[in-house]
Amino acid sequence: MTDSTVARRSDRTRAAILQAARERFAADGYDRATIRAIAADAGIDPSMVMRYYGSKEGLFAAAAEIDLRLPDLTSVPRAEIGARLVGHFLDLWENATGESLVILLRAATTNEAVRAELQRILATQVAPTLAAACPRPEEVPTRMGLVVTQILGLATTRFVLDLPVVAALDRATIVARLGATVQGYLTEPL
Amino acid sequence: MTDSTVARRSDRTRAAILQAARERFAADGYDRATIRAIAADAGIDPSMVMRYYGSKEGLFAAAAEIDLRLPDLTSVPRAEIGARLVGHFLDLWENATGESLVILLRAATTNEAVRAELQRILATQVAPTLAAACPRPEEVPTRMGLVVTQILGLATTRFVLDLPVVAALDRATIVARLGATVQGYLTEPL
DNA sequence: AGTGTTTGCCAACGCCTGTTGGCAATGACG
DNA sequence: CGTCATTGCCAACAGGCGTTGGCAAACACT
Repeated sequence: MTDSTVARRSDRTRAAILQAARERFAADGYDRATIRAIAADAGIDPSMVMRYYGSKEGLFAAAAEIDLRLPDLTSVPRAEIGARLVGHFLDLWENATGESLVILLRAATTNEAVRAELQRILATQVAPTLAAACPRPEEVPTRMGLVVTQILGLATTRFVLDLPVVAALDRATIVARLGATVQGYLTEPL
Repeated sequence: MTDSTVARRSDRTRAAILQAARERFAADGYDRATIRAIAADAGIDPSMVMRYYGSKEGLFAAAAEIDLRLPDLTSVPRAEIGARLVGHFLDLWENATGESLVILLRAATTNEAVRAELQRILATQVAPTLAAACPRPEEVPTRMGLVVTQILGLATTRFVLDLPVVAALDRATIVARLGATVQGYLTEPL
């Protein structure tokens, strides 16, 4: 038996499947992305997908793993928190992480389990970060709710729905205006 | 032959199908909502759906028809435009129209044609309304893009994704804070 | 009463889906 | 060189899907 820490011969196939899955899930959503199509993209047999990822759900879970890498807001000047956050999220979407986010958002609209996963990410990664920027702990849920409507609103309209009016906005405008909005949601008295 | 303007015997069936379709499409999205399930809900045979609506696409088109009934913003005090708009959209979701909107948004994330329909609605119903509130015509696209991120952000997070942090926000808070945001996107100098 | 249309159900088609089991080829290891 | 796990493909399964055509009952109209 080959040691599990050592590179296995099947690693390239595993990676090819995962990459193809990411692209298909991001482009087509969970339901329309078929294992057969993913396997074809990866240049292998559909049965390999099952062997390496167990099921379609298992493959999806692997493809939708996300680390938002949110910055520590306590070290950011208080007046720049909003713009900083918006800029960070815009950056995320130009990386591989962005694809995972699109996958997650697209699937979350029709899949209960994915919605739960999205909530988990919000609770474990976003909530602590925002809490650091809110003086009053009891206001955190409200402020976070407001921020979420704006940040995820940008995400869905620009990267998931790809609406022309939103896609046409340039980065500077977004960072300035949405940054000010998020800033207000986080710091203005309620 | 019965006159087409007179009530036909099949009207009740047609309506039952349409209502079941709305609920299923809203709850499950386009792909997961099956004609068989819709027919079962309506208490009739799947083949009737085909006879009366031609195809699944035809049924969806009938179920997703929308009139946003946006108010004429020229008759609204300039300082209240934002809150008025947000309030109006919140109202929409408590009516039958809201179900159609959820249907549309849910399906738009995975279906190209539905996305086009959503753009059509934005262009024909939202754009003219917002244009009336913008002094400078050349700024309309930018301002509309900004507004769309916030309004549709509220819609998706609260009514489609049903995120607890957003669902917990009370109406007054939403109208006040998001209203101010939309107000700024529409009227503040760019 | 008789004729033609409308309404509805049933059974089936062809297709695509996720998933499974077996079998050949390749590699690792003694 | 012989043994055994690994990697991959092929063929097939069972189930669900949108969709179709035909046939019986209900109705409308003369």
